[in-house]
Amino acid sequence: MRVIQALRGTRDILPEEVSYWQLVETKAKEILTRAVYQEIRPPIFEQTSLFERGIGEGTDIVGKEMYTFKDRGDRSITLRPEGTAGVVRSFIENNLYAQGGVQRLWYAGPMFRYERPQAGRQRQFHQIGVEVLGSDSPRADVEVIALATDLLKTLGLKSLKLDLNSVGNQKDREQYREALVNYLIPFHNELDRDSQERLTRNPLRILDSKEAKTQEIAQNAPKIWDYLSNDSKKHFDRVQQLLTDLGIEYQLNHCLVRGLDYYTHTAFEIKSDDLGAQATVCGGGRYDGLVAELGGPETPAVGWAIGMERLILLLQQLQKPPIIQPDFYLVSRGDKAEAQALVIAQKLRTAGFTVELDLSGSAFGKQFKRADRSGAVACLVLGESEAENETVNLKWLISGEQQSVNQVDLLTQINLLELKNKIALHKQ
RNA sequence: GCGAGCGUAGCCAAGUGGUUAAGGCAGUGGAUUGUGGUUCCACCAUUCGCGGGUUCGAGUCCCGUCGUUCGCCCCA
Repeated sequence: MRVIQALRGTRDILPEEVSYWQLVETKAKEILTRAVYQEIRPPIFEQTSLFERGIGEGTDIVGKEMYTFKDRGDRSITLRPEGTAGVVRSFIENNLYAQGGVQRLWYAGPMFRYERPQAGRQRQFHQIGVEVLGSDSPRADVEVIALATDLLKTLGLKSLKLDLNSVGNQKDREQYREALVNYLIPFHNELDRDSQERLTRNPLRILDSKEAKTQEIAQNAPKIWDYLSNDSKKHFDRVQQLLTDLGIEYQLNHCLVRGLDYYTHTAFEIKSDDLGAQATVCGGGRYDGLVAELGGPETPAVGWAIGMERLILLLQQLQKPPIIQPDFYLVSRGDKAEAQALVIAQKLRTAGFTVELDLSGSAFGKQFKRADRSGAVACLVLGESEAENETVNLKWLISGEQQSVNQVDLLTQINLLELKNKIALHKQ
C-alpha cells in the first residue's frame, strides 16, 4: 500500500525538536509578559480580501503565494500568510481601540505561503509576533526591537545583526520613488532582468537585489534618508538615539526595504550568517496606515515577527536538546507485580516524580538494559517475591546500591523528601 | 514559476554494467529462565522511490514521473 506522506512544504515537528520549540515559547512568553504584552489568538483563515487589502495587491505574497480556496458556501478563504492583518482586523472588529491607550499584543502560530521550500522556508511555517497599536512614539519602535533582541539574546544567540532603515511616510516614499527611478533609468540595460521589471512595478525592491551588478548600482543610488520629511527624520533620529542609549547595536541599511505595502517609517531586520539564503530571523517595522486602511480609526502601530523555524535552526546549531530523563524506571515481572508497579508509578507521579514504566514483561536483564538507556536515576524492581511481601527493590543506577523498601513506606511524606534529596544529589 | 544536485533497511551509508545487494548505528532474540552499562553470537532489503526503455545481463546507462535538498524569485 502506498504510504501517505506529509504535503510538500509541511513537516512533522518530532519530539526531539519539540523541546526547542517549547524552550522558545516559554522564554518568549516570559519576556513579553514582563512587558505586559497580552496574547491574542485570531483565526488561522480569514476572508481573502483582508490580506489583499492589508498586505497589498501588488505584493508577491498576495499575487502568487496565498493559499486561497472557496469553501462550501462559495466564500473566498485564505490561510493567513502573516499575522499582522488578522490582529489588526480583530483590533478593529472587537473595538479594542475603545479601551483607549496602547494595546500591546503578541501571537504565535502557523502561517502559510505557497512557495518552493528551501532551507529555513516551509509552506506551513510558524511565527511569533508582537504588535503595539496606538502609539506613534519612537519609544514604541525601540521597545519592540528591544524585546526581540532580548529574546534572541536570552536564547543564547550571538552574531546576529540588526539592520535599520526608515521608509518614511507615504509622501516621502512617493518622492523618493521618483528620484530612484530617475537614477536607475540610465542603468536600465545593466540591471538584471527581474530588476528591470521592478523598475515600473516596485522600484524600491531593486535596492535589495542579490545580483552583484545591481547591488553595485544600488549602492550609489539616492538614499531615502535625503527624502524624509522633517517629522520622519526626527522620528528616525530618535529611534537611533534610543537604541544607542539602550546599548543595542545596529547598522543603517538604506537598501532595507520590506516587502509588505503597509510599512512606514521604521523598518528593521535581524539577520544571521548561519542560515543560508533565508537569513532573516526577525522582520518588522512601523505601519501607521494599516488600521485605517482596514476600516478602523487612524491608529499608529509597530510590530515584528520572528520565524520560528529559522530561529530553531540556529538554536540547534548551538545546543543539544534537553532530554527528559526519568527519576525512576519501573521494572516488573508477573501479573501481581505488574499491577502493583502501575499503582506505584501513579503515586510517584502524583508526588511529582518522573516515572517510566517498562511495559515489555521481558526478562529482568532486558528491562535493566532499557532502564540504563533511559537515563533514569533509580530503578524500582518488582518481581514475584516483592509482590508477595509488598515491598519494592530500590536500586540506584549509578552506584548499583540496592535496598528493599516497604511499598507503603516508599510513599510516605518523610521518605519522599528523602528520595527527592537523593535524586537531586544523583542528578548533579 | 525557474535552475541545479540527490533518492539503496528506522538512521548513516558501500556499491560506477556481471553469479546470493558490504559495513556501522538502532532494534529483536540468545549466552545471562531475578539484576544494567562491557563483550560475544544469531536475526533484521526476494530488492535499490515509482513506471518504461537500452542490454545476454541494470542499484549502476537512458527517458519520464514523484519525492527531497539547495539556490533564484520572495519572505519570517
